[in-house]
Amino acid sequence: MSKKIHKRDAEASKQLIITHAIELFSQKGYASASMDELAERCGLNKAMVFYYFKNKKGLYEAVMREVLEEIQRTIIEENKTHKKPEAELEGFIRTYAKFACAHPYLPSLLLKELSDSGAVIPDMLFTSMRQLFALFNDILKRGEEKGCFHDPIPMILYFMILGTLNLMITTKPLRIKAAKLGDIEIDTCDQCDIDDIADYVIKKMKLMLKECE
Amino acid sequence: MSKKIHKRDAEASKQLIITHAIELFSQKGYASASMDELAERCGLNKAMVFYYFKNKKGLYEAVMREVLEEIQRTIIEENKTHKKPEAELEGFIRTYAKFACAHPYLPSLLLKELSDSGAVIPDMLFTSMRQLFALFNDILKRGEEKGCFHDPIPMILYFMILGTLNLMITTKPLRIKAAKLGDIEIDTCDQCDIDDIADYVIKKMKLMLKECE
Amino acid sequence: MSKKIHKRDAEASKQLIITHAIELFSQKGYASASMDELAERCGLNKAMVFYYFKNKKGLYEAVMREVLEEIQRTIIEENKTHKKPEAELEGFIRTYAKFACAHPYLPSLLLKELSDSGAVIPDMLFTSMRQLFALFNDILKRGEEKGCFHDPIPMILYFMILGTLNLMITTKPLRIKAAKLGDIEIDTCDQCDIDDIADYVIKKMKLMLKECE
Amino acid sequence: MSKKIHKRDAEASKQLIITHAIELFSQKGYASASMDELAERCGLNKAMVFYYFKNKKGLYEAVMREVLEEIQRTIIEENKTHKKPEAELEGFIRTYAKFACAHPYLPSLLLKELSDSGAVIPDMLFTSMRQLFALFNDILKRGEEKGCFHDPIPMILYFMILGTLNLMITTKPLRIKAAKLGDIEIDTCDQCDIDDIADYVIKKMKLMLKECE
DNA sequence: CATGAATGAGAGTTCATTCAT
DNA sequence: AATGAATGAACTCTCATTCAT
Repeated sequence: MSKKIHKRDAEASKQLIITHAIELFSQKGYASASMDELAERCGLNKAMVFYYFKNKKGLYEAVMREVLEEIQRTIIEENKTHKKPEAELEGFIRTYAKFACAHPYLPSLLLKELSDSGAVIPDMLFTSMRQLFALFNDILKRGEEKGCFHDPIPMILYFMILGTLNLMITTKPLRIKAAKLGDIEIDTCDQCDIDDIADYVIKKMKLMLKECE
Repeated sequence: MSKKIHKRDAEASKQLIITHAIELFSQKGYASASMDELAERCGLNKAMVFYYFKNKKGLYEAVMREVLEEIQRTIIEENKTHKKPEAELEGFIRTYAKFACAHPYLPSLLLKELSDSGAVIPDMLFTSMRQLFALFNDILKRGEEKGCFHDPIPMILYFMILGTLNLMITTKPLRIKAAKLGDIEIDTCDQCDIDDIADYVIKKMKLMLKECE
Repeated sequence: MSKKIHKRDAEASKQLIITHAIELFSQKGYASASMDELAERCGLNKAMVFYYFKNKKGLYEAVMREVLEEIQRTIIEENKTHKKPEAELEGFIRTYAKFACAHPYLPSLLLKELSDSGAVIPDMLFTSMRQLFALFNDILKRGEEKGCFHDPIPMILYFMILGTLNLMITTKPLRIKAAKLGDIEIDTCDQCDIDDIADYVIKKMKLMLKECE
Repeated sequence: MSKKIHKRDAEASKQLIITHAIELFSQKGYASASMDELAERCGLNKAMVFYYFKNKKGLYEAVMREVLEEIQRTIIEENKTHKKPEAELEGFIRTYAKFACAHPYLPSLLLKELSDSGAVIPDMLFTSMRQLFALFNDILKRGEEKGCFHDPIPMILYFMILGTLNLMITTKPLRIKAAKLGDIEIDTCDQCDIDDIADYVIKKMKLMLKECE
């Protein structure tokens, strides 16, 4: 009698689980995300989660892999054509900003993992972050060689960009709420959209790397 | 008879609990921190935690209040004497950096809370962060009025500083590990101490705020 | 209202759990015994089992320790006074038989563990069995030295006695059922009580050890 | 297309399953044996097991039937020719010993079932054991009538033999381990092979049945 | 103030079994 | 005959929280 029978499409089910898991993990964090709730959100049996993924950690890894690989792919893809380091740097920032805004789970997942040096998925986070950073590092190095970037410490600048963009995205609700409280003096940028923010970061980044000391 | 009776000093016990709770929450995150382990670390009975604090969330709030108030107090305290906005800004950054490095739970706790707009303690995080930000905001405003800071968006710059410093602290283990792997080309700043980082951030901050466009 | 509030007597609760656990494990075997059912039988909360015992295996070990130590103690206690090896041997058999009959979980638990060389509790079964066997071994050795026992292989004789007694106890229901089916020719000893069986084993044991080859 | 289709030979698949099931059940016991692992060991789909056997219990029954029938067949087969009860008895023991040693799952499965009067397969164990016992019973009766066996209680002697042989086989690992620990005084028969044991049991059995009281 | 016993809800995970193809 | 997807019930174990002393 009207049992919710499911699609019997492995790939679809797996993707369904990952999709909801991304959302759930980013909302609640690893520890607070419950497999029960995940299954319910997916509309399928809890055991299916374990059928497709070894265990909770395995699922989380799959989720992070998906997310991290996608942002990396996107950045590489969208910045193939740039010739000049300035344009490359600008591309990097803008692409990351756009992606993170379109997939707001990314900043949340990333900050959580980074905030304890990858407690849950040390190795993968590690590898993935390294690749993304290597990309950024290259841009700066090339710029330095060409003489257009000065005094860069790539590691710090990298976290400066990621930190700014990620925090501006994850704190958006907080900032909107603060704005509503009406303290006229304080501008929490609650109306800024991500492009404005990216523009500002890019502008400031260029200042930082200019030769003027 | 002669049961192992503890201190009978309410304030001391309460502080003992908070101290260990700060450590525990920052190590494991809110959800994974267990009250059992906390009691054990404190060397006192589990029920006492609930005697002093309504519940887990209440304890966490107390923890965060303590932490946030302390950093705020420290910053105000250490930067009373500065006259010039530049010095104030530099003081803000340097004090935060030093404090965060001395109390490495701060970055971890803060990033976690900020990464989901204060899921656990919305109101308090909110209030507290606002006060700290107001401080920063004032510095920039004053600098702008005096003509020494140009084109500041305080909200963004605020998260730029906090993001950079916090992430550089929480990712230190990750960066050391990466360095050990020996890819010569990539410098993960694994040896930088927090003062070097603060210096660099200050230097770049000044460049960002200089009039030179 | 009328919540089943419990006794708050640790020792009593612990013993209650062990008592029911002995019964449950011997009825269902380790794997099929459920902690849910155990708690229910004890009339207390499932979590209490884990409060008193680390985990299922820990409980099982406690159970086996209790059981094995008791039989050992009983045998030593009841056979202190015997002087002659024949009497000692007879005492060993009779005591074991009586005990096993009074605590019918013993044969069941023992046979199960022995049937896979102590899969669950290798070390403890091992130690405990060794001590009991050492006792038996001594009796035979002394008898041999005194010239009243001939050609003993203690290990085999040990399992001969334990095997016979244990199996006669655990198969009692089976044998009764078989008897009821009325095949007149076959006597399943369904009416024998344990003393008859012990007597018979003792008599035959003496024949085996007599010098008459 | 070209899905990995298996043999399509019902009888072969069925036998394959039984063979692996015998091994699995004897290694892990009924409750701990998982149908997942069974299917994997067989290299075929889990659903096939349920296609061929109604359910887990049904499979177990098939396994036990196979095993019990085989030992019975073997014993009848190998002892057709004996004329004298002594030779028959000797044949029974030796055949059982050899078989049990060659198929070490038998003692394990048998002891487990007997240790709770056939909790899983009451009826079948029952029937099967009765037939084997009837065989043994006949031998003794004939011997008694011919005056060469004295004072037999077949049921007890039956379990004496089965108990001794089965336990000596299942405890072999335990006894080897004990021997390695080097308590010189205690001989655990770790080196005895099954023929030595059978010889000893036969010798002692004859003593037991001799007229000499 | 302090303790240890007790609890209920829920966590992740496994498993025998069935269904659709 | 054979497969892999799907299910529901059970299982061990943990946790925040409360109660009686």
